[in-house]
Amino acid sequence: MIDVRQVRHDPELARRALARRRDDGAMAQLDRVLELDARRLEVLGEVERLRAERNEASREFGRRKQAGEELGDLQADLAARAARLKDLEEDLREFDSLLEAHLLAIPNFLHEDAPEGDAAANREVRRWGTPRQFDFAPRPHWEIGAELGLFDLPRGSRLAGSGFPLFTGMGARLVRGLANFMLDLHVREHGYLEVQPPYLVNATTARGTGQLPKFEDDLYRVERDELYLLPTAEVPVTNIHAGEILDAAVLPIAMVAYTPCFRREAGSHGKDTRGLIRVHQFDKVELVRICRPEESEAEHERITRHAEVVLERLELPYRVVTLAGGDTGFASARTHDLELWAPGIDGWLEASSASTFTDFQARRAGIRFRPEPGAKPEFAHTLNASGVAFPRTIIALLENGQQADGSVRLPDALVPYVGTDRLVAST
RNA sequence: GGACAGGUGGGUGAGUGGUUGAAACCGCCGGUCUCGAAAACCGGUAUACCGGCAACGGUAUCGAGGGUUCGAAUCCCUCCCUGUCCGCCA
Repeated sequence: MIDVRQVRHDPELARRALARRRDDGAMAQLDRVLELDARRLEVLGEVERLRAERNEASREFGRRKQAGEELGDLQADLAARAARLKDLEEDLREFDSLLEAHLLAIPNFLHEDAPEGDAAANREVRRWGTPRQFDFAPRPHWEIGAELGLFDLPRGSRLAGSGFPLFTGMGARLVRGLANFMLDLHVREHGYLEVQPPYLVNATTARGTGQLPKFEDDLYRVERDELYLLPTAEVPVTNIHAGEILDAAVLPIAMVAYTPCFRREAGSHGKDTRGLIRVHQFDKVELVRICRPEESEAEHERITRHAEVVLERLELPYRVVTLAGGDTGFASARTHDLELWAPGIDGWLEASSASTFTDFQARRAGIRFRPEPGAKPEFAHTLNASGVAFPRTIIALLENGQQADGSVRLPDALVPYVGTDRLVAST
């Protein structure tokens, strides 16, 4: 959530920050916020004045009654004032909820470093690894997976619908191995605390990280219990410290979680849906960091690197892309995507998004820290990065590791986790 | 799912309609004492919003949201959560 006082204080700054998102709707919301805020403040002033009067009069009432003095028409007079106050308080509540609703719908201010423009303006900042030269035509992962019995997409569809993959045999073993490999790396070498969060979250939690109220259509919802399936572990993990005032000494907090993710992918039907490219359920290891504001710039670089190391250990060529304003997610101030090279489909695939949210999520979720003992609490900054998402990593592993004989060579780092250096057809 | 008991400040925990934003203790910060520390003693110590350069003033907050009342931590309603027992169950 953006800071309404900052908007009030410098509307032009807010306008400029939002303009870079190429989001006309957000701009209109901002104007509405300014208007609502001004009117709310008027009503608030009046309500507080009336309440002060009432409190004073009620104290007098109590004093007189205790002293056995004459009350006269004081009670009737106060009752009339109370009715007037009640009306105004209702107005105030209305303004409060309207203002909040609009504020919740406004995206985060962009980092000045995010390129101007839409997705076409995304900026590649570095590349790692060299795409392999093939002496045969590399095949797409869905052919390799089906042939080696790693996954069975038709039967997965039968169980739940298209986009719900069924991994089988060594494919299932590969998923398990990837989970352990990534968790071990982040816990042992990068210093993260391993957590295993709930896979369903309530509306408050989903609002804390920015999925609600604007993106409800992207979530699977369990209506009966008013819960949502998590679209990413970012949601429960970032909210672990919601509503808390943290001791500065515990910062930065670094947590890693391995969870399934559920996404309705509303509006993206028919786009990049072959094989495992875009699915409704997938596994992911997620990194979350909570830090002091002055650290978030360095933390963003750090968390991005932590995700990159995963890809490097897996010997997968990738590039880092800083998203342009028009392509940056709602809650993010700046996002670095890690894109894997997939020779079978001849394209780059986003396997990780590393974002800094500045205080946007911290405001929504109420994540604060006390800079010094006795000092006023401040909002923390939050960051997260996939470290990394499984399906596209599996795509890259299969397509980059495929051999002329149809088998797939696995990177050394994975051998102890999967128990083999080569995936072959199980006859 | 049923029954009962509860949810108060960083922690423990008083408080059942009128200077209670809230006793007391612990913790924390500052001071006295000490070569230094501990102990003891003294003082301070919630959060948010509004107004103000500030000092400060006002308002709200005792799980959440409504209601009753001149006035609610205290009474009523709904919801959430925790504990105990029963039921069911991996």
